[in-house]
Amino acid sequence: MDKPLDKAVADLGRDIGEYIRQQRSTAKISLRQLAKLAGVSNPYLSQIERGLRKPSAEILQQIAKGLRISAEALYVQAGFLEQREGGALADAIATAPDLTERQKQVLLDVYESFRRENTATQPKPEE
Amino acid sequence: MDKPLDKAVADLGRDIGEYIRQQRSTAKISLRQLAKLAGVSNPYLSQIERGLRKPSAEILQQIAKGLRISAEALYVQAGFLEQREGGALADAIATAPDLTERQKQVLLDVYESFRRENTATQPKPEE
DNA sequence: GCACTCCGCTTGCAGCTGCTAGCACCTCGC
DNA sequence: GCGAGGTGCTAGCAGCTGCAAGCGGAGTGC
Repeated sequence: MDKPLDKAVADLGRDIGEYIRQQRSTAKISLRQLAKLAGVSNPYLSQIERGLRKPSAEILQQIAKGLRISAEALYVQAGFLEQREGGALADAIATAPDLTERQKQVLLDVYESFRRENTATQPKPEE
Repeated sequence: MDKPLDKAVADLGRDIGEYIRQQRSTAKISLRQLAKLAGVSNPYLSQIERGLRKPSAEILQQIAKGLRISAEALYVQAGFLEQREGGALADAIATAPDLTERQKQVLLDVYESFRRENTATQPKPEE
């Protein structure tokens, strides 16, 4: 079942908007508060959250700052960056050139426990 | 000697434009050829290279595809992405799909403290 | 009741992005 | 000479981005 391109694009907009709304809800701040923290207008933030507008990378950067999350996370949702595959982080830790073996093991253990925590608490990880 | 903000912004535009022109020169293709490969108009690409316009992340993605380089490299030049200190591992953490934002931050902090520790124990880490 | 503060949203619009049509210039082959 | 193909750029403009002004609604205190 092929979606028309327009619909797919609108859905993409909703994806980043939904994600921002989610993160804002998690942070327990109002739309106006986030808009202020991020330095964007609150009507525009509202439109972004509802998928009516498609913000630039700069606006996403500002919103990420307001949410205290990485801009990368928002770029991924917006389709500007590709999401790494699940196994990639474990591999990256294992091959990190600037860590000792002990440190690598610690990071891997922390990562595994986080993933276990996410699988146990809710089947759909918060992302 | 403080530059006016307008000048600084114009320089930023020139940075990404210069970089694109450089990469195109390295690839030995004309402006029109790159524009065609990238799927953007050649006048617009010309304007971008000369720092007259500031392309969106999507256009940068297309140009990267045409140049056969990573979009990330262009985002960094454009100021959308920071070149993270940790490189690949930090990137992998930031974009990991199975972690919450809070968990990502924890891992990044742990990783950062490990790197600091390694820098302190040996002045020239193998990197 | 009123005024105030907060909430999220609508509307109109200035300025920007990215495009098309077309220009001037160059080289090559006839 | 000409035409064809290539080069990079100018100019005008449709549509989009992000904003300011303002709306209706909710809650609080007088």
